[in-house]
Amino acid sequence: MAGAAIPIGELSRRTGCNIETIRYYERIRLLPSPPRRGRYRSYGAEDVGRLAFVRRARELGFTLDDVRNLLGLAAGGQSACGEVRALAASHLEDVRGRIADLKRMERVLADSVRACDAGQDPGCPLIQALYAA
Amino acid sequence: MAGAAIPIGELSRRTGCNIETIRYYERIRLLPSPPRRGRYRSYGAEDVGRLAFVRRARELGFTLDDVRNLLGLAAGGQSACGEVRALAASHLEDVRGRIADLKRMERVLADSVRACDAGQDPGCPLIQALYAA
DNA sequence: CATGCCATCTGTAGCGACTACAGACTCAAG
DNA sequence: CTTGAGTCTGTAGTCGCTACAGATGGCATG
Repeated sequence: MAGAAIPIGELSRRTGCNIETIRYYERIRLLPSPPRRGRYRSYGAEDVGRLAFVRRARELGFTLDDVRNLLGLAAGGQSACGEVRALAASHLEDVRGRIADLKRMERVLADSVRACDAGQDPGCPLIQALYAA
Repeated sequence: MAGAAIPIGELSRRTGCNIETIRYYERIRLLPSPPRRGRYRSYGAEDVGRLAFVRRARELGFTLDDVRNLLGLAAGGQSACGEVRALAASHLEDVRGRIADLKRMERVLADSVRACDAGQDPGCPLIQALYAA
């Protein structure tokens, strides 16, 4: 019932997480230091689960600090749901803000490119847009 | 007709660009080193224009490398419009990609928060979502 | 003339989240 | 015995700033 003694390369393959990144996570204590077989790190099944969790949280745009909290809350059990919700809600706000920012950029860029294709203006429309806000 | 001998603090105020950032831009040779009055940098009107240009390009999400190119192209004249267009179009692609990424995140996060508010699930829906992709 | 204050100067180090080496070592297969 | 793959540590680089520390300059007030 002990872990399957997974080496780091295998963990990397199973989670899609770069080997260097795994070691980086260990260094900053986001992940626990696994036991060693000789000088090699030896992981178990729950390490695969935990790292996959981290990866997914990262894909949702949580910072590593958020992830650290989420890991703690996930370990804590169902009582933590409220805190998790708060974390997610605040992060959702953040994501929406960034979407709004990017959409503003998109609009200006698309307008400029379109103006450029129309080719009416004397100068380059994008350069113009940048010179006069 | 020479420049108005604008000190860096004034340039900062006029462009909304941090003083440290201005010096940083100079250090990485994004902006030219201005002449000195004694040991103080002394800017002219066209420096205000150039820095404002840089700021706007940054607000549109161009990298500093892109900005460097844009500055060159802007100085080059109308012949560069095609290249500017290409730069902008490729950057627009990038921005759209990032919007798509963020929208994926937004959807998952919003779903989780909603599931949390519904409060039907046994465990925390977000934690669940992170454990099983 | 002394004092204080503001602006400016240089140089360096920190952020977040990796990524990319260099150079050493271990181990199993052929 | 050699070869190749995997792993190890440690350090430095990326991007775009931002935040100091500590020195210096010039001006106004007492």
